[in-house]
Amino acid sequence: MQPQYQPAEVERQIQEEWAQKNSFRASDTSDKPKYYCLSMFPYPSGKLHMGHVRNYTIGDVLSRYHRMRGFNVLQPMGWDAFGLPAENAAMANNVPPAKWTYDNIAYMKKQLKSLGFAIDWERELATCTPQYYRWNQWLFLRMLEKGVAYKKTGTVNWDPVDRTVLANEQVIDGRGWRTGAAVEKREIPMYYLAITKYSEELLSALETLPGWPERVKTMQANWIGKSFGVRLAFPYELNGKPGKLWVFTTRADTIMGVTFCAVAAEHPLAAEAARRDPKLAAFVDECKRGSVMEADLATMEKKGMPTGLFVSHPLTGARIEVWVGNYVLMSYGEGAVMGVPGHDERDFAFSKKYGLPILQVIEVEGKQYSLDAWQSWYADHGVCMHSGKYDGLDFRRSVDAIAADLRAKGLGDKQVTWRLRDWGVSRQRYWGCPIPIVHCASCGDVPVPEDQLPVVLPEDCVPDGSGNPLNKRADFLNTSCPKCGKPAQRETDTMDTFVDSSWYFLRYACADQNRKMVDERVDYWLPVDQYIGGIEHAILHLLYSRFWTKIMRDFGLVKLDEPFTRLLTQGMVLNEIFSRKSEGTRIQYFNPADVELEFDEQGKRIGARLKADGQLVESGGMRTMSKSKNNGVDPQALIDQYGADTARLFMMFTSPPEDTLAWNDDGVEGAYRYLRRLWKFAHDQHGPISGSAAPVDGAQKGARRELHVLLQQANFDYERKQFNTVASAAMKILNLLEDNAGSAHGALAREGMSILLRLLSPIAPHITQTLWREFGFGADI
RNA sequence: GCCGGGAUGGCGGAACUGGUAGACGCACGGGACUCAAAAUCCCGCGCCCUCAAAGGCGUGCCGGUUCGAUUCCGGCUCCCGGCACCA
Repeated sequence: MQPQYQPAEVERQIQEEWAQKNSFRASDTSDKPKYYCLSMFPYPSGKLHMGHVRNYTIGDVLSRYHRMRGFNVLQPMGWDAFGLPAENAAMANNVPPAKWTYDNIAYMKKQLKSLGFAIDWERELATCTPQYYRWNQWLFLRMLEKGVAYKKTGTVNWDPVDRTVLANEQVIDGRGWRTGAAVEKREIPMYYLAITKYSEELLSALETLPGWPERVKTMQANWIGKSFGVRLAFPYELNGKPGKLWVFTTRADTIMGVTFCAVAAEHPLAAEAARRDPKLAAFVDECKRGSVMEADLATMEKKGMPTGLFVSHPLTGARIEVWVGNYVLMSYGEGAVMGVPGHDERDFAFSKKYGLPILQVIEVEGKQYSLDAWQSWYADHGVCMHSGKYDGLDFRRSVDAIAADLRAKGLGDKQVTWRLRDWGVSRQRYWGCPIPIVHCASCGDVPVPEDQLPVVLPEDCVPDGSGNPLNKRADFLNTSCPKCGKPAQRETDTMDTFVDSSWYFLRYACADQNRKMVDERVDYWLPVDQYIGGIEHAILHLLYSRFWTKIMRDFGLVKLDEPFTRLLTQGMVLNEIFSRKSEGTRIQYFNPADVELEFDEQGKRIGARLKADGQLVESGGMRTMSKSKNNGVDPQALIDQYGADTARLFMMFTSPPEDTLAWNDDGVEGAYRYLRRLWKFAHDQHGPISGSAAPVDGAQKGARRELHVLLQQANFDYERKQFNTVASAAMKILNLLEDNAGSAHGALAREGMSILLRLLSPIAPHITQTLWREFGFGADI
């Protein structure tokens, strides 16, 4: 045994052995209970960043912990390999996205291996390979057959200069990121998956997931957004023809307070009014500018304009003016709302701005209403007033009574609505899974027959920012109609990358299966026993995966209702963003490693400069480490200098798994010093320890008791996944052993080391495994 | 704006069910060893007043419940995640 701890040598040796023995291959049949431990697969962005190290170390700690406790563990790894960054890299470097992606995968795989994760690499998959994405296409066609997938128009961000669809990320302050042109909304045909058919089950099944964090379940429930209300109509007559303006409200009790209605710019009534009034037409056009992002829509200034059209109040028959409001969304609900300024904060502000009447129709005991300023209690449930026959009724009774009256008139009824919208999966982008449809002049949209799958994506295109390059690829585009055989064109839209990640966890169970999407091995391995990934996926990815699983269940492909039994949501690893924007160019982001900070005499930050040119850069605050903001920290330097065990130990010690972590490597030295001390202690004790177990004397009894208290605490912390305190316990144990090393007895040291090494093994596997053998403790940990 | 979460020394964090706040580690200061440095080891380390002791203050801010609050309740501030085309 070397007297000095040499992590590179220790880790190389043991990793070679793991590879040679195929130590982490998971058997599809075993007497042991199975444990499927899954970390969210990475996007191959180039290099690992600290978020990956954190995520995969947590997963590996849980995998190894369960392996030690006798489980048949599966820990797979793959690549979420389609997506926008590959196209951006392609534009920047003139390299096809495929090459960039495969190169990144090769490099990052090497990095993952150097961290010593107990991964079964035989099940590796990449979503950009036809072997994988053909099953996206196959299932999409099944969904079309069953009406789960369908086509309708949807709204996208349109860059009028580049004449291309922009992702939300590519819209900055309402402008295209490359052209700086004001973005417009556009309606284009897209394919949708009917996730709303599963709203009720997606919501109620959350109760069957006790292993999920409450906050994630709350977020999902709010996202699905079941609400009980009333759908009602304001009748009108236009050009001599009767019509009904439908709205939905959760506050039917305030119906007597309606003083206006507002419709979206895309609403038929708005279009009709715009035909008559050029000023209104201009306003409708203005509403169509800007991005489609909900955050933008919710924070922009609320503007409106009267249409000059009137509808009748469904209960009183009063004349109600119809406005166009830029805050009303066509894609949400009916594309129209009733305006109750007395009891809705947004309507109150809108009415103040445009001088519309405000009526109080709800009273709350002990509260004095005033038109001067909005008070939060105005929106509380109370008792109806100024509401004729409904006066004095509370929320529940008034809604019941009003719904009954509306029903009697055929102008409305109670209705349950959902916030959840169907999932638009079409993307006007190259680097994704082709949607398997052929457009034929005579037959329309024709699904590609199963025996012609997969529709293979050409891998040699280089996008140039002017839209999807597939549209210029004659060899891809031109085909014949599967129905009539006449010349036809392929669909060039690709699928949302969330499709790829909605079922990869099933594929790991049978990654070598080339005849079917999944086989019976899924029944053995699924559900995932422990899923680990960033909290940023709390809603979309997890909801889509749950939905996809239920689809596959209903198609008879799998037997499970829910894919993930337990979920650990890792806190984000944040780092500062530095950027510079010069006139007429897009924002440039600089890695914090390339930036020098400036301080004044008091040690206060006064600025930051790029090391390369000494010029100032702007700070954009702390954000999640990401490729697009160039604020990732490459863990390779850490691994090279200190070894994987130190990197892993530091990562686990520095913060509890679920906490947000603002990156700071100040504690790395401490983790490294600890492992060196551990090595030295083992080296010094080697002789006596491997000898006889001398009886423990009185002085050591206290130490021994303390040792077992620490062990018990650490085991408890393992169960509640507080690996930072597990690491602390391991450190305390070494302190204890060193404090008692003076006495001649090896028994305490031997017992303590055996406990310590087993405790630390999932976190720092290389050094612990090596020392375990040195001590001759028997079979490997 | 809406939904979810967070805030404890100079720093990361600990305190499990309302009961000694600051475990463990980093940084820092002092010392030992050394020609010197690195490494290692020992001591100190929330703030204020102190030579010291004693004392006072202290878990983002304001208020409440309680014998007792980092922990429970109400109201804020700031930060982080998500908002459906970043993944």
